[in-house]
Amino acid sequence: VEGIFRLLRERGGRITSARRALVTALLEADSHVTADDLARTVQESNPDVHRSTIYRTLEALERLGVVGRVHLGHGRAVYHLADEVHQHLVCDRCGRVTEVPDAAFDDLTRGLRAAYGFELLSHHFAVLGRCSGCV
Amino acid sequence: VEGIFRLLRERGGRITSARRALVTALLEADSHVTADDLARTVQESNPDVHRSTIYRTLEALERLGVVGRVHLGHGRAVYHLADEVHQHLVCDRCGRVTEVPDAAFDDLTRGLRAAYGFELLSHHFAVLGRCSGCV
DNA sequence: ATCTTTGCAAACTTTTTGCACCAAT
DNA sequence: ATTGGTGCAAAAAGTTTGCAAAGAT
Repeated sequence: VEGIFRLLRERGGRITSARRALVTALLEADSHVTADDLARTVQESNPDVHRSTIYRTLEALERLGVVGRVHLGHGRAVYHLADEVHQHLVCDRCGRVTEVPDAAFDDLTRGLRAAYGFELLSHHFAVLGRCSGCV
Repeated sequence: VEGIFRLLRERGGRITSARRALVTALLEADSHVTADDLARTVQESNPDVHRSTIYRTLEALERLGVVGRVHLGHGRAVYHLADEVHQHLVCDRCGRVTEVPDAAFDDLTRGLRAAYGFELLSHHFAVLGRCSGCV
């Protein structure tokens, strides 16, 4: 929380009310929120904050490694705090999103490293399939 | 090849020169091509084929299960024939795309099925990381 | 005082859609 | 004769950018 602001300041960034509101919104959000979700939340307290500011701030936070950007489908990107390490299983049929701890991917990580020298960083994209309710 | 056309006809679809050219382009393409790539290829032989026709035909082929749509990054979608079952490892740094046989994901598939009842269908999204050249 | 961030508007990229016409079956 | 496909133009959706003014340090 304050760590984020400290990080921003250290890099010559400034703490504005828009940024404060955005970080708060990110902390309050239950994972995967779209830029639009965030814009709406921020605008509840700071009505004048423009969508472009949301995008620019998210970009800045992404550069700091504080937030991650993920694609859960064929539409908008979603953002999440970078310390929430988990994967998203998205149901093809009903759209339900299941969060899975990163550990479920450990074997895959090891396998790709061994076979391809590929170091799996983060899954910026969702894993598609059918959830238990949709068979 | 002809199977695709048969499938299309069976479902009341029609075989047009635009569709013939698009299917040919898909067959000749080396995996992941964007709608734009396909449009350009098709237009070499059929200059009047409009982008919207490309999109609509790809959508029709996707519904038939003949082509798949994948996101390899934060931009455009790419299309591929559905029988090419493989994953894409995309390098975070240099953008290099490594194709990996689906079998590399078998363990993951089994794990998600056991733990979450989630039936992994196809990975419509790329796996991000660092390739062997970028450490 | 300096340099970053903001709001606005406008551009941009990729994809979708309404419509009248054309064409495959 | 049907019904589905096409070109066109225009809209939609999501994101980015140039600029001058406002704000944080």
